[in-house]
Amino acid sequence: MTETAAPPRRRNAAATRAAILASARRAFARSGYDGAGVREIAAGAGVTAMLVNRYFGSKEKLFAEVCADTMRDPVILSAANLAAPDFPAAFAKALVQVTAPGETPLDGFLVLLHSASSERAAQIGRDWIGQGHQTTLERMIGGPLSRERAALALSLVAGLQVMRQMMEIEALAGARPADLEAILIPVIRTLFDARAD
Amino acid sequence: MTETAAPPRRRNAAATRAAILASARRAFARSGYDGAGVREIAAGAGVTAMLVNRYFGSKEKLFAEVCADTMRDPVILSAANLAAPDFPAAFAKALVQVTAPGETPLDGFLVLLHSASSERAAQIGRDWIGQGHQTTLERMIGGPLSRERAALALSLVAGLQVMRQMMEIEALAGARPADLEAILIPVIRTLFDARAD
DNA sequence: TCGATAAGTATACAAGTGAAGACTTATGAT
DNA sequence: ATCATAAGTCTTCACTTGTATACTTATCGA
Repeated sequence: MTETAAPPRRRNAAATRAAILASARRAFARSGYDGAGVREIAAGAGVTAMLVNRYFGSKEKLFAEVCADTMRDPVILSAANLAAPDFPAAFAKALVQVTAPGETPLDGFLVLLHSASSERAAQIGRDWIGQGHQTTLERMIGGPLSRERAALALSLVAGLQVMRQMMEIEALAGARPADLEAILIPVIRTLFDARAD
Repeated sequence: MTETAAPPRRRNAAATRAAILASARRAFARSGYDGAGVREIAAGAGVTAMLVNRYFGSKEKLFAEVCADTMRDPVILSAANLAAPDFPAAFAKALVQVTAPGETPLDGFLVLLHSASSERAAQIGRDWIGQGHQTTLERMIGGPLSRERAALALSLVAGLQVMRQMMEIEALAGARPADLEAILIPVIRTLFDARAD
């Protein structure tokens, strides 16, 4: 649980750096920027607090790196999903998967949501969403109000992550994925459908 | 800016208590549980930090009271909306209104979302959602998977609040309410519709 | 084999946190 | 008018936070 109890802990800069980054990612996703302490992050990587600053300069720089790292892979808008014949259905399925509760390989959203109190995190989130997902999704949807539709879809991602992973609402955290998909597929289809009702 | 410079600040327990509660609500909604300091809250009410503890026992108890206070009125599931002939449309409109960005009279969700790092806040949120909104909404929807549908609707509320008020995503924060309603009404209708596709 | 160098640790500090006890002063019933 | 009581403040404490300096020790090329 506390990192592989490697024999006598070999010295290895790259590995240690990666371990700190991974621990920080976990800690930030769990407790947010303010909530996660440098000592806690360090302990999660099996090192001393000072090493964190030696490698990353400061907690804020570490956070920025975690954000950049976490958001490199879009997950929901992966190539496979973008190429899917039935895009809304693929989006809905990815949505259910990505927001699955527990120790899942979580999206960068969680880090942002938990840290959004601090203006720094909010700014990073805005940039990432605006330049990345928002634009791609908007292009996939097309038609009138595609900008708003894309943003609303991302809102749904955020909302599900909040309810399933942060608050762990039983009705969603414990729901059968198939049920959620069954509900969400027509919903997403409606959301992406540009025809006025 | 620093509170109405009332003459010589009359002594009034009830008023002071209310002022602290209001200031705390603002501070928690802005910075979250950990982010808001007792001194900051006290300053916002024009009193000393100690008075906060004298009136509420501790920061945690104050937070609990703010939560209870903020969530007394359901806003989205108000009586007017529950009685509306076209419930999905009413829900969608209320959704757009409640999540409007800026200094709006915000729902308790914001407080929770910003504070969700701390387990205490998450627990309060779970209880409030589970015992309040979730049940009411579930009953309004009815049919199969109404439980999941209700939770998904609340997820949408949370997501919109996150994107419009916390992250202030331009595509949503700056969107025309009418446009959002136009998109959301059919979406909510689909979400509440129990017919299998 | 042997140090130069990088990897990692220990100790400490300044700032900020929530909270406690002792203090002062306005208020209002007598 | 007076004084018990509640309203409010001052000072302080114990603790945690992020960070800096100085120290120890493993590693690896010569």
